[in-house]
Amino acid sequence: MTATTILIVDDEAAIREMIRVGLELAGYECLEASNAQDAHGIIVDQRPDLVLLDWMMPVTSGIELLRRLRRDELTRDLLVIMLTAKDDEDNRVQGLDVGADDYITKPFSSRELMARIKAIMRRSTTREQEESIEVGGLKLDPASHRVFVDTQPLDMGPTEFKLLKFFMTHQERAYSRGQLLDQVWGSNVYVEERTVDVHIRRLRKALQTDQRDCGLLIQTVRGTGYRFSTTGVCA
Amino acid sequence: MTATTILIVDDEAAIREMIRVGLELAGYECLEASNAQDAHGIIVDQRPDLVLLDWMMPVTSGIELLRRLRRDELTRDLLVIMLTAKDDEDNRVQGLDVGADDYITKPFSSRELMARIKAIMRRSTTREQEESIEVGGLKLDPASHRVFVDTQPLDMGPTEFKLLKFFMTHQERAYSRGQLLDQVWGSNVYVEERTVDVHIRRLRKALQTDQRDCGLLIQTVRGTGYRFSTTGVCA
DNA sequence: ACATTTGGTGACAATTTTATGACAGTGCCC
DNA sequence: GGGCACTGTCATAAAATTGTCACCAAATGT
Repeated sequence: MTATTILIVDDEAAIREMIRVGLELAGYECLEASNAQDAHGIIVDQRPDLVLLDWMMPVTSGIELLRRLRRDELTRDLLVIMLTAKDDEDNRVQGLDVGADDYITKPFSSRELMARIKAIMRRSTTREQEESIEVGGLKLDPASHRVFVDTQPLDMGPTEFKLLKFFMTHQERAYSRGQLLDQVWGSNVYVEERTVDVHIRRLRKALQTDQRDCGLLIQTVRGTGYRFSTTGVCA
Repeated sequence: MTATTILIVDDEAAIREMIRVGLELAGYECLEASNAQDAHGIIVDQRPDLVLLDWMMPVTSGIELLRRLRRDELTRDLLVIMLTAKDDEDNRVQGLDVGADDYITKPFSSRELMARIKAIMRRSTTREQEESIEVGGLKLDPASHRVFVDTQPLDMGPTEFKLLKFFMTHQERAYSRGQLLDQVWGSNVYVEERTVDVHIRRLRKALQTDQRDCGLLIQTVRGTGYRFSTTGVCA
């Protein structure tokens, strides 16, 4: 496995330096950018595994960049930890809303930073899965961010896609709504568990074609949650 | 399912109040304490599911209490989220070291608090990982939450599943209806003992396939209860 | 053999848990 | 600004599960 690459985006060189030293000591590969423009270029170009993104930056703010990243198919799944000024609560909330995976309040200890990075990385095991997965006539291609049923392309929202991707990379196993929220939505969001039901429904619906109903692959495990399985339940 | 109970420990009544209102609106059961002494008593006595612990408190500080909790076998696994003043970085780090599960920086939004609580609770209930058990053509897989007879999946209700799981992990031994209620239903519910009979019946029925009748594995021990056994019924 | 106990079953109504359709808020694109 | 695509929440409908009963059958005891 190749080393994890982390992009540090902060307009203060001193801070970048400090972080970089710590991370490299911990065995991470580091990239740096001092503004959102450069950062975006590096992200597209080098495809880091994680981005530490400062909130307050001249020209284009961190939140702007994050929004942009989340909009783009290619960078939608990129892990982002944002760095906020210590009392900037509003931004923090806003950041999580926009889709940061976590945030750290400045100033922070390297120990704390390490803990958060590890936690984030641990959570997203789906990260390396870049080959397309095919199961029972259903094909998901992470690269093009598309799903097919027998060569016929399907249409679904971002959340449904992530949900399906998670299921296809974790087949034959029951997950509670809470676990799905953790894995698909991220553990820092506060949404009702019932919301999962709704997205499951949307996903099931999206998986239906005239030919075949791949929605059946998503099974309800009563009292527990859901499961993606190619094995039908007995008649 | 009984409501989640949260203990709020803060020396400022106003803050406690504010938090309590929010949590109760969200459906949590709340307890309050204004100092570490009281808090400890309540924890031991009422056994809350989670503690929101303010760091700065007169007499005994939050960290002191946390340390004490972590030392004691009974409270070692208690979930603790600490509340820190916004620029109190040292305490934060120290707190995570001592074993807080998470921290929130004051001031925080109720939304953020909710997110953290939910995330923590989810994480904690997720730590079960078990091997699948196989006995005489009957296989129970906790991960996928399914049961097979010779690769053919079976269908049964949650209670039947739990009952079967208990039997398969406690084979060759007779259990009274009372013991089964304790183990499978939980020791603090009151249901008729005869209810066990009905679920045994449902389970036996669910274990029947065209090929084989695994219901026979569940034997009646007259005057005592039931037993799961692979050996044929003795004379 | 008869009276009594204990377990097996099918039926139910109450409860819980899911599925679904509708809606309102947000951000994006034209 | 208006139209669109997505999201998270609700309220409500639809299903599945549950605890009890009443009643039958089998086993036990005398």
